[in-house]
Amino acid sequence: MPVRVRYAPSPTGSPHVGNLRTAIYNWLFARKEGGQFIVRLEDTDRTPGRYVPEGIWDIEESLRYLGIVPDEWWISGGPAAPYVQSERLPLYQEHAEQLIASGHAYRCYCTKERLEAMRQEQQANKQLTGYDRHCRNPEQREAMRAARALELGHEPPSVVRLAVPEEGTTIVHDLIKGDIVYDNRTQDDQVLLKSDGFPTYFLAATVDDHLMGITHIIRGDDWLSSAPKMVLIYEALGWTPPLFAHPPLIFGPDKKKLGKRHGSTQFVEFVDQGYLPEALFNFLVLLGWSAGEENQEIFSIPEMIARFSLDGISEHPAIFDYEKLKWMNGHYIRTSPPGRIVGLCLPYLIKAGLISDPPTLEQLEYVRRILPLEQDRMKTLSEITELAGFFFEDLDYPQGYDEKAVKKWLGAAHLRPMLEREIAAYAALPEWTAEELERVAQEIAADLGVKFAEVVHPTRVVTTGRTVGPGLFETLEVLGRERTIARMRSVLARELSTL
RNA sequence: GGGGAUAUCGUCCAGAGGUUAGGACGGGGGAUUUUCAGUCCUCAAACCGGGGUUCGAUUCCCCGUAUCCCUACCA
Repeated sequence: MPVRVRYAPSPTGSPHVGNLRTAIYNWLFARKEGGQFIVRLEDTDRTPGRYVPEGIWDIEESLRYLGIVPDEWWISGGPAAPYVQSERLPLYQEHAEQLIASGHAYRCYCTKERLEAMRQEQQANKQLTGYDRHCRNPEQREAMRAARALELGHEPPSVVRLAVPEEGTTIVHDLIKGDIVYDNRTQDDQVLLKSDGFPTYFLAATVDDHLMGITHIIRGDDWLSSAPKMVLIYEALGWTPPLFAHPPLIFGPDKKKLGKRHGSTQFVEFVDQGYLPEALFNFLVLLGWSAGEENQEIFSIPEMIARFSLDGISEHPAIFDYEKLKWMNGHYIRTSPPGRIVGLCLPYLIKAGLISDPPTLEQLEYVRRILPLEQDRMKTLSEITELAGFFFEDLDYPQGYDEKAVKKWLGAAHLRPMLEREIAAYAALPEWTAEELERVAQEIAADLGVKFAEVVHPTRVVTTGRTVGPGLFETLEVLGRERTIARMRSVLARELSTL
């Protein structure tokens, strides 16, 4: 039987990195096994605020960014269409009826108030919380229905609940955690169909997974507890349950489920910050999975597909390590062709107002020349504005100069003669190349009787406004004669007036 | 309260019934040098506790502890 797996996000917001990791695991498994990867939208929660249409777009964008193309989903359609649960309502209702008919489910007329009161009392008495199965008894149910009908003057709303067997056990076969045995007495009579006619997760996912021919359910560990309920529904419907795999959750640095308070958790935020798809993909896969004995960490997608297996997934939660992600992103930036990084950096430069939108050919050429100098230094694409800003900004001493840098290097006694010589020599330099610039600087250092570093450092501050950056002479070569000399003059002019 | 899962460096992962317990990120030191980054070399850093099983357990079993997840007409 061919493997069919699914990623089933809910549009309750923008997808979380943990969800995308699950999607990646599903996709890798499908590719590895030569099966199909299906994406299904679980939009059965109509509670105000929990249905976020823009979330759907983010789901599509995130998958696209990672290079994951589903074999079947609402965009492509497919043999099991529709792939959106709100368009499959009759299917769930039909199966709910079937479960009622076979005695595996029953209607419940209990009010929210009664349920709430019941829960309060259970908690107060430190009893086990859960539905007391009032309506499971036909007489009690009919009495409840009649009373409610009288009160409302019409047929009362009801939900459909699963009639969990009163004894026995349910086994969940999990490929990561092994077989897990649940005592049916610990299982609640879960609501399957809500009073608004929409199914709950348990019913919808079960019906869809079966109808869509899903063979392996790979989803976050927070779903583990619901697995026995799904197995019970499968059995009640006379179906064979699929295999499960529950990768552990991703935690924040405080070892709590990764959430808002931990900073960026939504996938699109990482995209905005300038993380490359391959870095995100590689990092997320490694967060909870390893290829075993080989100590490789950087994998291409084909390599990951070739090595992937569910039993390589670890059994305990992983803390999201932002530092390691940054390192990995830096690695992928460094090993990318410069031209690619140029293209990816443009939006950030435009947004920062450093170049026009659209950029001129001249600006493009300038960026193309700057990039090789900064590529090794970038951890995220968004850092380009910080790193290379001085190439674009108008530096006019002391405007745009880092105060500490000025204090550290522009107080030297030889500053003025040095600048005068540099301006003279550079203005007359026939070839504006890093080699020539350096040669001249060496000569000036010798001439002034100072160490080469005592020329380099002040010159860097004068021309870039800062103490750190790429090699000085490469920087000046790209910066150009005009900007270089203008910046030197601005310092010289100001320095003269202050002295 | 109930149910479930998990437990190796600070973090992410390896590992084997007997190992100097390995790699990566991060951290320390060094080299390169013109700062930063990068690169290279190098150092420090861990088997939750208690019982078993065994000649020998960090590894297998049990208990404890801790942590997390679930315990909705949310997914």
